[in-house]
Amino acid sequence: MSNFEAFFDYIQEISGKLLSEDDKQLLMAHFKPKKLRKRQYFLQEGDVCKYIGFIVKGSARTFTVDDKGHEHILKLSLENWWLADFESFYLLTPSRFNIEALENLEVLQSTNAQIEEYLKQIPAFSAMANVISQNYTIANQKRMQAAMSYTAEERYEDLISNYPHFLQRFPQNMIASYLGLSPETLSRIRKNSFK
Amino acid sequence: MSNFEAFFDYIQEISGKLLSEDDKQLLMAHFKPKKLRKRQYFLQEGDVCKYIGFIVKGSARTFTVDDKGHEHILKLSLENWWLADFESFYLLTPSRFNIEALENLEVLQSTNAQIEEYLKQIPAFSAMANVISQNYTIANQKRMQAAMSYTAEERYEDLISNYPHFLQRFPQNMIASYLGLSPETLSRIRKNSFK
DNA sequence: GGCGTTTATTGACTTGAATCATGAAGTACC
DNA sequence: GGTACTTCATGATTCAAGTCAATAAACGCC
Repeated sequence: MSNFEAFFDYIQEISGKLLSEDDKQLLMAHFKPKKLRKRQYFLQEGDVCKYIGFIVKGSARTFTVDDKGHEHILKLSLENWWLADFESFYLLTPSRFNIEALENLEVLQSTNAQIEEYLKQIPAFSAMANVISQNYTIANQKRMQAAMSYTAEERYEDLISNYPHFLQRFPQNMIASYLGLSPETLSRIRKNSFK
Repeated sequence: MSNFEAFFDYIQEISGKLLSEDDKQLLMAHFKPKKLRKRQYFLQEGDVCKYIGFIVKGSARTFTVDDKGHEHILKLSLENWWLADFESFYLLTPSRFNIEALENLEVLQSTNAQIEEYLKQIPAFSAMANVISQNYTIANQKRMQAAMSYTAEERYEDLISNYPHFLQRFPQNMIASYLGLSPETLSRIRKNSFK
């Protein structure tokens, strides 16, 4: 299963630990490959996020729809990222988010109960979880700060320097929504920064 | 040490596990009580956040200062909350944040290296860390969504229903900054919501 | 290759919130 | 108990970004 090779590499790299053959067998036993076509939903608002997915290939967006029907993208995700509404996944409550494939998407998915097992039984997996949790906390802190202290233009520059590949992979209107801007405003910002 | 009782209770409650006498001794050995007077800094921008603090009594704010000299409050903290710039604390890099006591403050503080030890040696402590990490992830997700999708007024209502005690404990201009608003705007929002 | 859909640009106008300015309450402190 | 500092309220004005509208470019697809 070539799908799993990238996944194993990822776990070993992030955790700094090696997976045994048994570990790998265990992971393959309960992480199920799942394919979604572009525009299909990994999660729909109101549903419980039963699965967490590891993206092997493709991209996705996590967004909400507000009262006025406007969409707000909270997260853009690419290969080697995890896909879930963590609130719903941890607490098994209905989600307020939608997760939609922006390109044809291949994930390896598993349930919360199964993840708990992995955390207990696979040291590399548990170490990985700790590192990811740290990284998330840091990234969230940064993003919140950017949202509060930066102007629209600064947030865009920030994105360019931190995630330059986003510009290749995601259409501009998605980037705009992710930055909390209207597509028109982002278009104007880009125009001005060429001068 | 009466300081530690509240701390032990907190750990046991959050983790759902009991602390042994040995555990408690170990915690008391390396969590140091520290007092700060109102206006004193727990952390200053540019310094490495060497300590994480558990608030026993008092309150604090975590904020940045932007190019124009404006302050932006990212976090308001009360009793039984943890105090740190996690990015700086985990990575030992200089912090972009300031943490200042808003009232006289009593914390129990410890270093990153020591926390690692606790995580290994005290099951309740490690369980607590996992729960907190989940809670943080969920809270961050919510806050980010609120920042992106809600109007100023909705964010204020949200704050009232989620953290009503904030209004008693923090002056209005701090609340405004935490919500990403000017004090004037918050004052006007409050005026309108009385009608 | 051409038609339809999606995405991006540009302009005119509107609006929500910031800024600037002033005065009124509170609160602290000697 | 009065002076100084801080906090809060209110009005007038400015500004950044959103909205609405129309066109242009890019992409998918039969």
